[in-house]
Amino acid sequence: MTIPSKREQTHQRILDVAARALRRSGFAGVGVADVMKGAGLTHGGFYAHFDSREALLVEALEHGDAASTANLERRAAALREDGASPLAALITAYLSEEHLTAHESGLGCVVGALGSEMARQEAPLRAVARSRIERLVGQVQAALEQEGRSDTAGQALALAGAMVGALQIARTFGPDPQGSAMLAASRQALLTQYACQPA
Amino acid sequence: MTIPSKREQTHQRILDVAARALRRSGFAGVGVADVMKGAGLTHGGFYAHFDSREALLVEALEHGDAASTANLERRAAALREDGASPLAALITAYLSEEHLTAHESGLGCVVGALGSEMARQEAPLRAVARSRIERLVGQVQAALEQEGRSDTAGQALALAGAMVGALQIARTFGPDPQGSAMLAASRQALLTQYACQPA
DNA sequence: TGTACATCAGTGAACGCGCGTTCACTGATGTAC
DNA sequence: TGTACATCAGTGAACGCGCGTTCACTGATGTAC
Repeated sequence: MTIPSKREQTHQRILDVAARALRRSGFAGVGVADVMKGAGLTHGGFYAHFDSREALLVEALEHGDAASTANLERRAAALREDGASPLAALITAYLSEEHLTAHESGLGCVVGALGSEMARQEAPLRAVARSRIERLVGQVQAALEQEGRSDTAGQALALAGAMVGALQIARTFGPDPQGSAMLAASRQALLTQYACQPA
Repeated sequence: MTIPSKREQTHQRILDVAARALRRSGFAGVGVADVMKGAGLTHGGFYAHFDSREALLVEALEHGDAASTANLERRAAALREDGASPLAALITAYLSEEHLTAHESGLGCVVGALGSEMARQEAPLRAVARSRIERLVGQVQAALEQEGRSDTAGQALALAGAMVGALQIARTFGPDPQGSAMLAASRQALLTQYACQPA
């Protein structure tokens, strides 16, 4: 692990800010000047780090996905330690109260935060979006297989979609009390449906 | 049914254009000048019809939802005539090839098209968004009840979310061939899960 | 160790452009007498 | 029926503003001798 140069540290700081803005405010909500200001810099230096705003979005999407995946896995691991099955832990972690409000702080799953906007992006950005979706579906599929299921590909896709849709719907209703209740209802329904014991 | 005045006809024409732009390009993709041009008018006259761009978005969201709901119901009715159960018809219609590509022409479900953007809107727009989600969930719940199910509220919410998420994911992969295959896989998984015979 | 110079990361003013919004005006439609 | 006037829907130029992008410059860091 080499020591990152000052330039690399700055680059990462810009990405952190952009990845959060992206998940909080969507693609249109990421402004070059705002992001640079958030990283403690002036906007002029931006193009020493990225070819264009579009290039920033590509990197920020990958960066944000890595960060939120780590978050989700951390929560799921904690639930497994409390005795939840891998699948129940994943569903419970994804449809948790914390994840419901995570979009306000710019944390949380990129697919949940940007799902309906992804189809509208230019080719390079959509390519990254596709890989991020595949990663999420893969995570769900792994959990299904650990449950000893067969024919998991279609199920994983459907369940990943269900989690994403449920999160978006609950977020539209805000945290209290309607959104929370809807999130809990969706979570319960999915847990029952996929025959896991609730965590 | 009274004859609409010229002004009312123009108003509806603007709404038609705006509702399609909204579903094709998202909230940020609806521009006052573009919409007016699409309706065969110049942008100056816009404020004789709407107080602001925001007010247009509110009306366009309702207008688009009414239009796409009618479309969906038409497709579902056709499937029911071919022998599908109400629930199978709804799932099959929502996750149809036509709906997959409907966002390009600006037709299709507003929740699928705007799901991840809804939580970011201002209060008046979110209020409409919530009512549009409730309508979709209600439609799913009605189909579940016609299937003779009990405890349908949570199931309806989860299934509505699953349909929305599946559509968004498939759209990110485009129509051919990946998106189509993913849509079919999700559809099959949901039909199996909810114990309907495929239509 | 000290000096001279090159490299580098970041600054801040300026640009062109498109957006939402305003407003004085026009031409057509409808009404009063 | 015809004329005078008010109302109405839409026009098009102009505005202020924020955006992405460019660029000449600055101050700090590192290297050569």
